[in-house]
Amino acid sequence: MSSTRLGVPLRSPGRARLVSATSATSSQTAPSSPLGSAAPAPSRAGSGASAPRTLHALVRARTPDALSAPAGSPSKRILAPSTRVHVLPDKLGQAHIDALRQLVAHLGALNVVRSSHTASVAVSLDYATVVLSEIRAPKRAERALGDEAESRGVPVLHHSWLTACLEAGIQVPHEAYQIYPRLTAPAASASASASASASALKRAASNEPASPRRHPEKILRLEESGTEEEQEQDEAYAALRGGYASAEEEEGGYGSHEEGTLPVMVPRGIDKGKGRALDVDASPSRRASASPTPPPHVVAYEGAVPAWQNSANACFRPTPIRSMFNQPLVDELEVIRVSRVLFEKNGARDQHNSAAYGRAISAIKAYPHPLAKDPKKAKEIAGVGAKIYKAVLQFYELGYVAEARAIRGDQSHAIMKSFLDFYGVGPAGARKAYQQGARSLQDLCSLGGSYSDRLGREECLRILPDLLHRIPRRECEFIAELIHDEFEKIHPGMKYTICGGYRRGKATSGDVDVVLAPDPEKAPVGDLKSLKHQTRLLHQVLEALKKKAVMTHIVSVAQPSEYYGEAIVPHCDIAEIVVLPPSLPGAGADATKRPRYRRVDIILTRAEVYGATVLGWTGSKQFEKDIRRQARQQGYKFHSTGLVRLEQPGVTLDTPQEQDIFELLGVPYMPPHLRNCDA
DNA sequence: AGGCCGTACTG
DNA sequence: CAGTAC
DNA sequence: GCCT
Repeated sequence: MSSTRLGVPLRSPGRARLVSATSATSSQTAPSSPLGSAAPAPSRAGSGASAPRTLHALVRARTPDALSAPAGSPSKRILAPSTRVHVLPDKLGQAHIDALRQLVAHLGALNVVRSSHTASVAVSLDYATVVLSEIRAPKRAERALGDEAESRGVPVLHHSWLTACLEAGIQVPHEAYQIYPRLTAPAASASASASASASALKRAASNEPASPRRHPEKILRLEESGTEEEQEQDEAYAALRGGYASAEEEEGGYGSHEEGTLPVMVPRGIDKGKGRALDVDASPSRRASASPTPPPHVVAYEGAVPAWQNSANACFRPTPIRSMFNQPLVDELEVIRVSRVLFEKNGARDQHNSAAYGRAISAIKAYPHPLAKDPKKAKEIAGVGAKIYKAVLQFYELGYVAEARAIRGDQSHAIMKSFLDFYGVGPAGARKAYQQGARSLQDLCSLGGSYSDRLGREECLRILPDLLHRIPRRECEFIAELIHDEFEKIHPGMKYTICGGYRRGKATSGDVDVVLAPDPEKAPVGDLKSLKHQTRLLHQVLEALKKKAVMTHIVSVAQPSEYYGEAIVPHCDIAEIVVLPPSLPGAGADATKRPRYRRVDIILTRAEVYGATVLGWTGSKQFEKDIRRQARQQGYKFHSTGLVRLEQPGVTLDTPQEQDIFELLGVPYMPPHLRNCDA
């Protein structure tokens, strides 16, 4: 079973706390280290805004290498917050060491320092991502590091790497500064990296993935989608429904051409025939009878597609599942974004840093030309500023972004990232668990992470690995029908739409989002009399699902407020549950394969706001953020239970269809398949 | 210089 | 209130 | 980090 992947062999947790990391930022609070316990911040020389200048003076005065800081000294971070630097004291005076450490902090990285005399260098190396030294001879560096150095794979760089980063305004590759391990290619001096990166460059230009096949990110992760297993299961559901071709690769892009109206490939599998071409929602259900093998879910979209525009708002730009032109770059920047998420602290300005990457990534993803042809064009894209522009240039120059490459080589990052995939674990939880020594799901559950408090460790280990598996479209449909059927039994005349990634056309989904409401067309009389009725209906359905052993867990049932001031506003009832779908009749003999636990969100809403709810639950995240920003700008507040004018917050506008909201907000209708604005 | 989606639950 | 989810 |  795939969960074994989680049992990654890792060193025994434990000695972590020997090391303390300190960090001082150019101003304000010294963030506590994500790894190791926070040490008291060192006395900051020159507090407040004058810090950088003081630093430069300091460094210039005490460093042999001249520090020719460009006129505009960088106020933003240059090294990733995930960069952890250990300065080798050998041959460096204390003053010089201090200056280097200050520079490290100024650039936004962490210093790793030994907390006691007894701690060995090797312990520090465990936490450092780079070691800096004045030493230039590999042999000497090796001696200084000790035996374990090699196994750790932490490179020793000459400290001029730091100033090089400062000058470039972006993290630069290690190669030209690397002393140990000695690079096989004659790359010891500045001009070297060019030849080494030739092949990488070719990759970038040809839009191939920039990351080496076996980067550590994969250690704890399951495949993105379309594992053989899942494809197979997809087939099983297809068989159940009367024979489908196998799911396409995730896709949905522009055809090959310029902006304008684009013949877009979009998923189908959802068009039940009642309603207009644009109305792609609704029940996939009764289609199994359409006998001659129905086509795969990707078909030509017939409606008009908004033209690309250089907007800072993702909701104005058509964004397919994968960029046809710049996906490798998108993937590269996403690595950086995730690392920023992992290191963001609430309250600090960090949280907006990852968001900025998210917007830039989204903008690049939607950009309808290959940047490889002309990287300079990137600076004209709204959402791409000075810093990310530099990263783009670096990507096409070298074939990778130095910071992203460094992050990929960082085990701790890979592990913490994998923790984020578990329900209830966010950045803080992932950091904390890692810091406490957790390296696997088992560790995480033992420490009380994810929902192990509620479920208990064993139960967690039984359920959570299943939830990592993505859900094929057929099974999404199967589960949604199951749920819809229960609603019909209690309250006939309900319509539903499977939202989330499914509706955006993805081949597989992380969970199933089912939005339901009474359908006025089917059963005008069957409308829910009051909000109380609505809530009761949901609970009745949950009860029924539990009785049938389809639902195994209730993660939470939201009880949204009914009042806004004095006004009663419509609300959604939301149930987050875990289901274990019955094994498929169609999959018959193949009963060896047990079904998997699946996360399902049931959203019960009302016909008057059905459009808002469906829009709100279709995503992507970036699309949601940006359509809300747009709403604000237009004097509205939008959320999934409705659209209201800021002046009359008590009055929810009728938005039975998604189109209603687009119109009111002045946004061209974007078909769901072009709302894939996240990397 | 100020803002960055909006709401709800858990501990 | 911090953290997390959707 | 980027936009207004």
